[in-house]
Amino acid sequence: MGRPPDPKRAEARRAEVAAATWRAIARHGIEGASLRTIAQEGGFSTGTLVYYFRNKQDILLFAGRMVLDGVVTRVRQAVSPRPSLSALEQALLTEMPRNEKKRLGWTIWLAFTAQAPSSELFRQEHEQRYAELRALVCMCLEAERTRLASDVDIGAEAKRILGLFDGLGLHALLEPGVYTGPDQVELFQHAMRSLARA
Amino acid sequence: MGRPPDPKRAEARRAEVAAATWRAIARHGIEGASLRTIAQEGGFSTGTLVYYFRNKQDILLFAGRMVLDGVVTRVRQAVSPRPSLSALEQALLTEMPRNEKKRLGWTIWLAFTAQAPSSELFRQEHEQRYAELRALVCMCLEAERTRLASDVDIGAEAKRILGLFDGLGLHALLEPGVYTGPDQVELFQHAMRSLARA
DNA sequence: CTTTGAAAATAACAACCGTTATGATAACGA
DNA sequence: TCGTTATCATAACGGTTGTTATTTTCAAAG
Repeated sequence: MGRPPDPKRAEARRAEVAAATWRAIARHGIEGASLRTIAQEGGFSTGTLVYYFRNKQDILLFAGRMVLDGVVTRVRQAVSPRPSLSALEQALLTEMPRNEKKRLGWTIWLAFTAQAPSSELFRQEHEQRYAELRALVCMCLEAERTRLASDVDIGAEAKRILGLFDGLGLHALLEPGVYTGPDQVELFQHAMRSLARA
Repeated sequence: MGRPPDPKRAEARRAEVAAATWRAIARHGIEGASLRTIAQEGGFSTGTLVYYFRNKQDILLFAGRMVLDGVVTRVRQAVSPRPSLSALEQALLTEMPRNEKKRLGWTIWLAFTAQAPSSELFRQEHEQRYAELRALVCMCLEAERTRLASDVDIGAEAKRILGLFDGLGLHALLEPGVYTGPDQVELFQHAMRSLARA
């Protein structure tokens, strides 16, 4: 008889909680992101949090998963229909921290990445998402194998590309004055092309 | 008349505290590194901690500073007497997480790096140390300018090298199975040489 | 040996943590 | 309208946190 559950609304509410978690982490750091600060950031009470999540770790895991999930999904959609190095370059450049929205994403990414060494759950999450990313990069390299040197190691090249991507993104996040938006584009494009020629 | 202070011993004690802090962070993550767990890890009481440091943040800042300080110092000593790309390559390879000691260092580095976006103190610390690192890399590139293409942008090349270094090191830390020790050497050396040729 | 102050341990503090329990509200079916 | 139940706010719980105060230990100077 009573009021029926609304799965649609529940999912949207969980996303709101995740967004509030991101803002709380960005403002206070991950160790300052308590249930109370998250709730305050989202404008709801701690009761709402524990109603949609079993405990705090579930909240963090969900919020962290959404970030990397978004990156992988967007890159896949940009690259999957017609894999190419230029499409990959464009997709990764779009993900770099060149505006406030992406900077927030990288801040969250960094906070969760730092949890990986001491949390098996976060480590596995990282491992899975980056396996997907590497596969996407490899797909783009395979598609242009004819344009590459014959002895190129595609797996290794993919690791170098993602290493440079994360490294430059990290430095750009922490020193936006030294790594301006145009700088990031130039740095990454130049490296991608010198790799492709190798 | 009483017992005189011993600055030497005080400095050594602070280093012990820093080492205990590293182990506590490696074991419990940075949010699990409380004054009590740090003290337990080092075998002393919280009283010792607050005797040598004003508060917890000072402990973390000191412990974090020592890690990056060590890296910069070692790279400088390896590269400064006779700057070259091969010396730089060797120095950076030595710092990669290819053994447990270096893996611990990278874990601490990651924990502190993740604090930078929400802590101005840690952000400044990062900025200063990486400015020094970039200067060292630039020095090595300058020393071999004749062997490089004439239109090469040394500042940009330094940023790419350090980006690749941190990115590969980070991934190797989190996925040691995918990035084995020999893999790291091959990945980094290959990239260094393709950059030099550019 | 006594005295003195550095070094360190212990104890106490309020504030905050994650979790759980409890109450209030409101939307829906009957 | 009434009863039921999803949703959410509030309050309380034991435990832990960083900090401060107090006490103990102990090496060396007098």
